[in-house]
Amino acid sequence: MNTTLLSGLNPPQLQAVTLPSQSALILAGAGSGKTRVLTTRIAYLISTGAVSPHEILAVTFTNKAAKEMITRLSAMLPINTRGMWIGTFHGLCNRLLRAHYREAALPQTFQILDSGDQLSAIKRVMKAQNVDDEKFPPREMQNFISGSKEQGLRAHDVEAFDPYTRRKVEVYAEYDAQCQREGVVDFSELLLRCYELLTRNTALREHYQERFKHILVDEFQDTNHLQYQWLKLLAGGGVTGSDVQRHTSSRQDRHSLFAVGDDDQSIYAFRGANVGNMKDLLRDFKVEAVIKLEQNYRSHGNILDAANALISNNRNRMGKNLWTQALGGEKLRVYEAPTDVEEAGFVVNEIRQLKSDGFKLAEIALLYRSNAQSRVLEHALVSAGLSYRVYGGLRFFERQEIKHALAYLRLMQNTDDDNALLRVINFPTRGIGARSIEQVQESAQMHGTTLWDAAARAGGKVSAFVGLIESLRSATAALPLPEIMDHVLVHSGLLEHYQNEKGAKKREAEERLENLKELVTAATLFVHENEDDSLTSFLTHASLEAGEHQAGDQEDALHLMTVHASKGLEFNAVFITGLEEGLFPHQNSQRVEGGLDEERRLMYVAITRARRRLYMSFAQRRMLNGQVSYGAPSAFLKELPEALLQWLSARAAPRNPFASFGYSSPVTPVQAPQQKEIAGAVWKTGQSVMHQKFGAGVVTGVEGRGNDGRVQVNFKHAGSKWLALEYAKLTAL
DNA sequence: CGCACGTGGTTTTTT
DNA sequence: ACCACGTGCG
Repeated sequence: MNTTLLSGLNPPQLQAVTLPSQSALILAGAGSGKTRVLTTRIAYLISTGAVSPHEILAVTFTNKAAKEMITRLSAMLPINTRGMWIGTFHGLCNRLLRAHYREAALPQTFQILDSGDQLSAIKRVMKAQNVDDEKFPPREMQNFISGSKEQGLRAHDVEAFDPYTRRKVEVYAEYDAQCQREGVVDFSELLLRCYELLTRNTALREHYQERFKHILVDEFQDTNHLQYQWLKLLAGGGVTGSDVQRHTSSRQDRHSLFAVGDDDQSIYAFRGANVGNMKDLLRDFKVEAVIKLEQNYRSHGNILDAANALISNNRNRMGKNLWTQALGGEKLRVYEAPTDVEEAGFVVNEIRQLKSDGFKLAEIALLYRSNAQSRVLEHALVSAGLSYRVYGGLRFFERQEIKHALAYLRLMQNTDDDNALLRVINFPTRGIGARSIEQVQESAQMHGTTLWDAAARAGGKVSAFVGLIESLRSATAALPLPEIMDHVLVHSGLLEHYQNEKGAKKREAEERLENLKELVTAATLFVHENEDDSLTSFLTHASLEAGEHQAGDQEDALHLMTVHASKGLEFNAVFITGLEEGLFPHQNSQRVEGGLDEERRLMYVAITRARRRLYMSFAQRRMLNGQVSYGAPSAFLKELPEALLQWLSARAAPRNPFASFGYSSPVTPVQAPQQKEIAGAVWKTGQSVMHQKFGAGVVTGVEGRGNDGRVQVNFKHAGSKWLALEYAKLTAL
């Protein structure tokens, strides 16, 4: 075998890579070479002849990670990675369902609903069922349905003891029926349908169990319940199943689940990720090999020490301590700004300095807790003439104009797709209004047909639309994908619609036209890169890979993104901004069990992105939701060892750990607090107060006086807050 | 039918 | 402050 494959691995990495066929859990800390271990493991298995490439199943969380793995693998081994099963849970399930669509009771060209499509589908069901969307917000319904599916529960499996839940279950059931009629599946359906297929169909299950001798999973801490069940099923159901005994000869090979993850970087519990899967894995698979990768190759010592100190405040960790051979390096720079705007100004100045120190802009990241925070930063960067890219946000295939174009294609291919029909029946506007559409829907309901059939029965403009779709279909039947795309854009009237846009919407329309052009380019690219260049395949690609807009990738630009989006990335210099109570940790995390711990892990992820230099900043007040809000410095700052920090702002670090640092000590009131005074009161610490929204609390800090001042109140239920006296309605108790 | 204005709600996000 | 959605008017 290729001996250079293993060179340069440290002992635990080597142990993980060369582990004999058995299940294992690799606890891989931030920057410990996780991806490298995973890919090298695959390369090792193949090059030793233990397995052939097609016997490997590798699961990642994002398409990007899957692509990265494939790229690295092709560089390591002279093999064709095309036939390999490397992908996301959803991508792999899709592949399996396409191969066995009949057994899965799906049409051959079934399409995939993204979250937006799913929401509109749910709204339609609710409307048809006369469900009050005040009592049952569609978004909540969506979470209920997706959540149930991710628990492996169909509508009839959900326990409903109250009328409220029963109603939701009814909608769930009808939603699934509607999807089935329309030949579409949502994201969680891909997984559940695949899981059920394998559970039900013994021959199929055994075929794949036999085939996938090695299953490898990345970011295992982010798996949800259903994903873990799916893995268990394919791995042979753990070691408890009786079928295991029947295959004693291949036993060694059958139960090799190689999971890599880091419980400290679990930041997606809010969307169903279950860290508990890590401990379950140890039990279910009788894992003997827990290998910890604790040597960090990324960050300087101080940065790592800070991260370790912070995360040590979390309970229920699997236990792991990152270390590095790198020296301490610089201290972590902390800055307190009066306002969010000045915080952004500080960031700009520092970036200028970094730039003249030889840092590339692309090596610098600006991180924040929530997307809304990027605005102020962007504004400052534009003024300073610094180029940047915002990551995340609206993705290419989720743009309105792209979804419209794709809806035409979907409808051409599957006329049962009511979602697609409703999206474009009157876009561009062709005189089919709400009333006409309602009539079509009623007709469909009455005759028990799809909207398409009902539309075909109708007359006038509606049936003209049916004719349009049919002519699009027949005209493009023999064309290659990019030409189909082009034809549809022209003859659907989409291009014309945007070309005719004038006035205020002109700019926006021009951008949309650009995107539509890019859609044709994307189709061309897709045809070149994929063996299966069918329309179905492209539409699937569009749903499953919403796709980053790739333009301007080579330009030297700053990276702006949420902390969530930064997971897995690294930068020479990192700014963590908006470190204020209520923002980071976020207010809403208080309401959730374990919420603060997840916020802390998020902070841990943020800190460990930095290689050499880390800035952390906060503002005394900032515009939030159109209002000025005051936040105390983040509690996380206090959890970092003082010795590792260098305060850049005028104000020094607190001497007293109990003081709310960064602020002056309470001002002595000039007059005694009065009963029942609303605004303009002078408060002193220790005073019990009542707030309309937050309830009862005690004043713990005062700054300024009269209407210009603000007070810190520790509320019994709502936690500690700074309140501007100008706005806050406080009453003395 | 289509547009203009008003209202409410705002953590994080991949597939 | 901003955006998405819904209602009411021309």
